[in-house]
Amino acid sequence: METKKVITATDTQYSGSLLKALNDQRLQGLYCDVTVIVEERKFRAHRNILSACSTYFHQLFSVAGQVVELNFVKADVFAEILNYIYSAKIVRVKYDMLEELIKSGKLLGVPFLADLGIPLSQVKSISGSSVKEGTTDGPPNPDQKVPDPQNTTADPSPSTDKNKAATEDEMPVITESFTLSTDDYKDKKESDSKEKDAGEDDDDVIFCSEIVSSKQAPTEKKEAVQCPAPPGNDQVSELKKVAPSGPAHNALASNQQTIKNTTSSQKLTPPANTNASQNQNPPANGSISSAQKQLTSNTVVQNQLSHNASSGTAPSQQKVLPPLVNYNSPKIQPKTEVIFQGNCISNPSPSVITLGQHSVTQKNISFDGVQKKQVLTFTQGSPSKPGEFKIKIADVVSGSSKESHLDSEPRRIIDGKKIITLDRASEIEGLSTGCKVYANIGEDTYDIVIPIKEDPEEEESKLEIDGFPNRKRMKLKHDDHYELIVDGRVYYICIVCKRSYVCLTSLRRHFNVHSWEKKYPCRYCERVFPLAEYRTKHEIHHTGERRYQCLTCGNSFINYQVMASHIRSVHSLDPSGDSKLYRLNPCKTLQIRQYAYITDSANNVAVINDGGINGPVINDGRINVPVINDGGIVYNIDPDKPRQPASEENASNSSSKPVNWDDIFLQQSNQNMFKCNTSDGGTEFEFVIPETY
DNA sequence: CTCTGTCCTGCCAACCGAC
DNA sequence: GTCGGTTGGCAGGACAGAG
Repeated sequence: METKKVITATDTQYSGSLLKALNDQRLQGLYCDVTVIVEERKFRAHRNILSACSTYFHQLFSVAGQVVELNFVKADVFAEILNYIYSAKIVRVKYDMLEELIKSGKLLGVPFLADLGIPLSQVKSISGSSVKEGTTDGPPNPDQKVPDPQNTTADPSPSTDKNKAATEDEMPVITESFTLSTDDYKDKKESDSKEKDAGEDDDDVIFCSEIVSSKQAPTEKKEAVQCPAPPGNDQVSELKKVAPSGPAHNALASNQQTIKNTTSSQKLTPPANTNASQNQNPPANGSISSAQKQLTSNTVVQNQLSHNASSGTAPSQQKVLPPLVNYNSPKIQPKTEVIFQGNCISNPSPSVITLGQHSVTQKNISFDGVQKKQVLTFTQGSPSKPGEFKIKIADVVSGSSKESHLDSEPRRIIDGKKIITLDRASEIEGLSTGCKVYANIGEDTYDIVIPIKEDPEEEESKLEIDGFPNRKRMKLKHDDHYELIVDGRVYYICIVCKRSYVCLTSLRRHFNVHSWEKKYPCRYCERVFPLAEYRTKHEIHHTGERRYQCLTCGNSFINYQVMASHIRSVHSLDPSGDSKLYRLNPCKTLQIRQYAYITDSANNVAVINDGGINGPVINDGRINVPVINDGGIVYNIDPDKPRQPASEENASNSSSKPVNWDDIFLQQSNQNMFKCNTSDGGTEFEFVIPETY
């Protein structure tokens, strides 16, 4: 009988070369399927590698999309961690970084890094030399075992035993959300030559912050749902008390009880500021972030929401600020605005991930006036109350990850749209900016319509050609919002600040506040406004023109508010009543668009205007279109005069007779209403008190 | 509390480009 | 000329800060 020879060969170089190849791919951006954002730096990596080396990532990627943001790790530290993960080496790490490295290693569940403390101290006693391979005099950690670097290197899989020690005290948790902007990333990207940056606009984004340690805030820890714990971690049992639905739900549950600072637009923080705010609460200093401070029980959450809703507290006002303004000035107020946890404005086609796990029924969905600046929220079932908001869409990530979460759900593709029906609100784990959510198609059933892109990359590259990445947000349909349909009514949700709008045009106009795609500079000073109307109103303060005239006493006022206040206080009348108590005169001092609105029977107003700085084109010498207002005044419009842009008209007319202060106020001081004067070929106005007055 | 300034958002007319 | 999308002015409510 012939003996078969069995050969066993071990490629001792394999693991090293494999790791090197993976690292090369990472550095080249090849096959990277995740982007980790740390302090605005973007680190491209491979999910498999990270999840194999880090219990934290292992857990996180069960729910996260293509982009995750860590705010409990410093960028340079994370760079080293990443280098270690891909090389099994820590090379030339600065001494002062070591503590952070160890701490971050604990948080991320990287055993080797977490356990660096002990061997380093031991080594130090011998040589005190290089940091490499654990040479440091960092603080010894008696809780940590001496790691076996060989094992750690050879087997990057998370060691639950070691992680237990490493993560027992502190583990990151997906809690806070921050706004990201790819545009700002871009700036950072240019300065970041070390890490490959691939412009991940389509990435999913999940925002992560550190959990409150038991030592720091025992109360918070007790009530807060803990972070996604590594397999085998002791915390799992605790987690399961709240989120028994597996690892994904651990993260979901952790978010469930997280309360955000719902500070209206201030909730939206440009990346630089976001970063700053995050860094202001590093784990090392033991401070508790705003999010952490708000880690309380659901009861508290609900109470707060209810309170805010009932008190009708409006969001903080977003001041008109020039570009580069610090949005992050903390102007924190409680508000009824709904809590969409997490933002993603970075991608042209981001989706939403719902980290909150909520049992929502359509009965709980209610909408009050959008004027209250209330946004919609999914919350756990609670009785409907006026002003209380129910729908909570928790986080925003891209559609790709979303799809993975929804694979098991029935779907149908119609006309380039994918429709997914979910049985529970808790399953709404992804929404893209183009999504339509039909919140109440049935009891506990939700339809999500997701537009399918033909070639997002091509689309994006095309949009970036012009070198104005800001523009793409406005160019792409739905990129600035998603839609929520409740009872057949469509609400447009700003993807950035989550305000809801009934009118899409209102949202578009509002969105410029975030994007600053257009800027409206004052022609009299240096101020810049995100809305044309704001600028106009501001400029009127420069000119001092008083267009609002009280019909009772003839006094003129600079704006509606002053005028209305006057009518209420002086005349004890309601200016918003059925009978018009004031008139709005055409603007003479600014090149603003004017309505040629012909009289309105309810208004007592006959403002006839051709636009432009010279105001209405009314020619009483050439009567062509007589218009009579309720006040009995007859105005005439010259239809032969071609309508032209205000600027042109202004250029021709203002040169002959520029408007000056006397022109403006001499007439008004006489408390006149308009009448026409076409002497010297120009158009001039006087105020004429209506006969009825 | 009042006044003033500012913000917000639904509404709608004017504008503008495509066809 | 029509149509659809965009722009921006207006109304009126609301809030914040000063006095």
